[in-house]
Amino acid sequence: MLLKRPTISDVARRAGLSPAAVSRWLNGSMRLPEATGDRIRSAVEALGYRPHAQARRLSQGRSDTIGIVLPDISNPFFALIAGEAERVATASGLDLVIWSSRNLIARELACFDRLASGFIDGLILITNHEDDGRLAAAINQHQGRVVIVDEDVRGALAPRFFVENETGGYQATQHLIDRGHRHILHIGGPSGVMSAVERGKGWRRALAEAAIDPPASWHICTEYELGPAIAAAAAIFRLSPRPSAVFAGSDAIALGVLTQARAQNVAVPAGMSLVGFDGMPINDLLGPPLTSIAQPIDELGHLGAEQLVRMLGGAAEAAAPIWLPVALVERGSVSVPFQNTGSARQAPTYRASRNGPAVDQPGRVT
Amino acid sequence: MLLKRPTISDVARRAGLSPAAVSRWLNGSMRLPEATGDRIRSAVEALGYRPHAQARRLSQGRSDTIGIVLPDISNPFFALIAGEAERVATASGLDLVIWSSRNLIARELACFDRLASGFIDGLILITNHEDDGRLAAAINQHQGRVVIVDEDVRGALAPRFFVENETGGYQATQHLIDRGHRHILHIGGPSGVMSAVERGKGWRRALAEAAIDPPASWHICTEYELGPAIAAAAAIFRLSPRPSAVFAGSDAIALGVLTQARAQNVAVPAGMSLVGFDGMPINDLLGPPLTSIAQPIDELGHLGAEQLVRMLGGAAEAAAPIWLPVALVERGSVSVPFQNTGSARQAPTYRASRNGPAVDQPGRVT
DNA sequence: TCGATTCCATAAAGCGGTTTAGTAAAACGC
DNA sequence: GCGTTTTACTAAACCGCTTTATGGAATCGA
Repeated sequence: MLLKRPTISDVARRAGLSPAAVSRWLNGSMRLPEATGDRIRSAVEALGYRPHAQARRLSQGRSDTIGIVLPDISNPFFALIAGEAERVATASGLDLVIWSSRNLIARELACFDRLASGFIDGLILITNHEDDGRLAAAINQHQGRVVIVDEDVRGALAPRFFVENETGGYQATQHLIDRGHRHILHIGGPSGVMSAVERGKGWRRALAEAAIDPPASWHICTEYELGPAIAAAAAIFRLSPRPSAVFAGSDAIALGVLTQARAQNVAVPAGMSLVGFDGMPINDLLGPPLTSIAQPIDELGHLGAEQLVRMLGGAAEAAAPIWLPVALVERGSVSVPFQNTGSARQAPTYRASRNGPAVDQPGRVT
Repeated sequence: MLLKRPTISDVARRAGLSPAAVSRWLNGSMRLPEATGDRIRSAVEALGYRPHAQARRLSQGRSDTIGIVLPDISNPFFALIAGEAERVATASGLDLVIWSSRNLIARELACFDRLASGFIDGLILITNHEDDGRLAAAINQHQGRVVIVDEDVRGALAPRFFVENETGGYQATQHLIDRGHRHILHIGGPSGVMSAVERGKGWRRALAEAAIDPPASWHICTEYELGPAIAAAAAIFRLSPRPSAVFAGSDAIALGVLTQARAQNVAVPAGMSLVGFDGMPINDLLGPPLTSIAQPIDELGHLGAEQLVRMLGGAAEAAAPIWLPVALVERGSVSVPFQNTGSARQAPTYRASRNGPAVDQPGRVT
């Protein structure tokens, strides 16, 4: 095993040529007579020669590889983005490598090292926490090779792709208000991160328009991930009176609320309405199916990767951030308030959504 | 931008030394007087020098990086494995890079190229389709640097980590039989892959013990992924009589069945019982919560990565495959057969599982 | 004080390709 | 048949770092 792999010199020797000739012919930068080409071809074949990617990269000065860092690859939201980014990369002849940062800034910075060290040519950054300035500095040191997706890094100069967080927060809350809710709690992402702030603003704006002034206890900050969300959601059920509706800042947080609701014997939506944010495909199959603000998740990965590829090709950076639209997808986790009906509504049966088969039409987009 | 990055020679020049000295000192293979070391340190600092990863790899012949290929990173099952593998790699001072193969053998083989070309030192392989021999050949060409996880590759000589698929299939089916089911359909993975075959064997064995001889129409083969599963599951609802229970070969397939059940107005479990395979965390929050055979998903990633790290450290390969245990986790998708009760059972309310708060005790393991 | 160590370092040869500059020979033009 | 172009290739430098072999200076031991 680990027999020495053949080098281009071995091929050249066997074909009775110089390594340079072989290299140039293989890369299409030199034409050779049919017969000579055949000699190279059969030497390559016979030896099982494959060019050594590292060596080629070293001499060419690029790696034809881009990277993506994201908080947690086992979170389907990020995994979907990564999957789409990889599709784009492959289509452009690039490799994509994926790293999980676990939201640790050190692990994010390590990815910039890989950029600096030529391991990758460009980086798609998805961060999920407040920056202390180190991230922004790293990004700005690598202008033209970094794209930011989903979450902002203050002070960073790079193309950015976000969704309309504020609008989404507004829509979610408005939807609940429309159904008669007044006591609408918001449990969102970390207090310092842009998306959480914006979604919170939307929530607040909708409430304000309905002349509702939420006390501090109506706004809970947690992480976007399930684990912390479960813990944080417990607070909701200690409130008295309990809110009739909850707007969760992510679907993962909504799952945390759902988990606690079950633990506390509170039916959703009969005893409490719930709206999430993300529009994960699985929402349709939850119990109850989760009404949520749908983001164009694929699009985030697609546009981010595409932009990076363009930049590596020499294109100028886009100046302003791109804001992608969101849409409320109604499923089964919202009803009129418990108090207003005077009795618990019947639990859903899950025989079929009221919108017909979920196969073709999962949820209703409004 | 893209200012020429400083090389080790730049550092050496600035520190008044030779590149060799700087290299050796930085790598700890040479001691130098305090003062000289300081000169290097400050030169590195001043220039912002980072060693060029490609170059180092080329000259060292190793990359301190391992890779994992898996069918689809946006499938949470694989993402969980990858997440755990990365944890192990990091703890061992290695980098992990993740690739999605989309189940394309060409993309899997590309990863062996990266192995051959020194981009990575070792590879964790998760494949999901039948091999035509190319994969096995590639693996055997790289003995000592490949670990196989979750799914076998026939003829491959490498450490392998599987779960007890046959036992799981048996347990799932036995559970349904215990509840009074006789007409138990199995919709599993591709006909050629080991895990699907084994799970099917377990299903067949349990049926045989109950003196049930399933006709061909009771066994449907599809992919492990949601998309194909939804399409394949449609066939279940065209059967007459319709099976009273379904054992799905993966949770993703179970979701496909669930999706079709809703589309067809069939309540689960009232009108049809359902058992999955994987034990995904989300099962608890589905409607209905999905009873499933739980695999030690993390463990697969953990053991696989650990074994690879050991091998790269020079340890001998393990000879025999390791089979990890599985366990039935009861949730809410199984009831007695519709026909036997004479009436549809009441749909679950999701106020709380009958096993107490899901927060601490999700599902019941038997 | 002289040889042997020890300390501090360097030159140079890789690693496996790519690329630039150049050349010998054949073909061409006239 | 002589200059010019084209064809078919090669030598050698280079990408940035590591590593082996080596060597001069300082220190040590006797």
